[in-house]
Amino acid sequence: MGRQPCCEKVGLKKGPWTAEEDQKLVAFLLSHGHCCWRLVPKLAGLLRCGKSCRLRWTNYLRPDLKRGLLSDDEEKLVIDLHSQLGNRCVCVSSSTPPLRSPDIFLHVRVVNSVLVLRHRWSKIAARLPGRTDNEIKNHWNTHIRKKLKKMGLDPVTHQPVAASRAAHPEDPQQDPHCDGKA
DNA sequence: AAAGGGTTCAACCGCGTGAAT
DNA sequence: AATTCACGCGGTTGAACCCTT
Repeated sequence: MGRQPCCEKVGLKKGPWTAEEDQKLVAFLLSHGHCCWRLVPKLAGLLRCGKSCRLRWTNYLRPDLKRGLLSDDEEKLVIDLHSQLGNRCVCVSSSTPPLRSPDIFLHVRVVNSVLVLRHRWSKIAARLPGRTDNEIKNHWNTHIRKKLKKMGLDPVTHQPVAASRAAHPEDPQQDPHCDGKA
């Protein structure tokens, strides 16, 4: 018995939101709040799934959101928190002791005797008022990652590339469970 | 001006988690 | 204890935009 879809997909609209849809969603949420995302599209008169509504609201329509590029201070904070909160895929032998406090890594899986530690973009976003996890994740992937590489730092370990390679001779890019993207 | 490649970011998908039953 | 379900998260995708040739 598989997991059921989060919503009836038949007849639902996908893709970019229109101004009219935005308006409907904002009007509904500002006056009613959201008790259950599954019901929001139905009650707001939208042909979207609840998940899509939640994403649109949290990433784009929330009135407390800041728009535009991250400031230098925000960027520094993101880099700092990124180094503290771990990486999407720091591969550590399960026989080695945890490198950091275990409560930091909420998403830990063991795959082939290797601990796979997932990033917590939401935790980082929580420290940056008005910013969303999606926004920070995108900014990291498009700007900060390049910046760190240019500075000779490994965006995964935050160590100088040479030192990082010496410390982790097994190239994580070889590991199918690791972030193998260039 | 146009083609092609690169970049950005909004939106989607699949899965983990925890509450409810 | 097992199952079901909604929510939230992180990774990925793809269309639009930008830049270079």
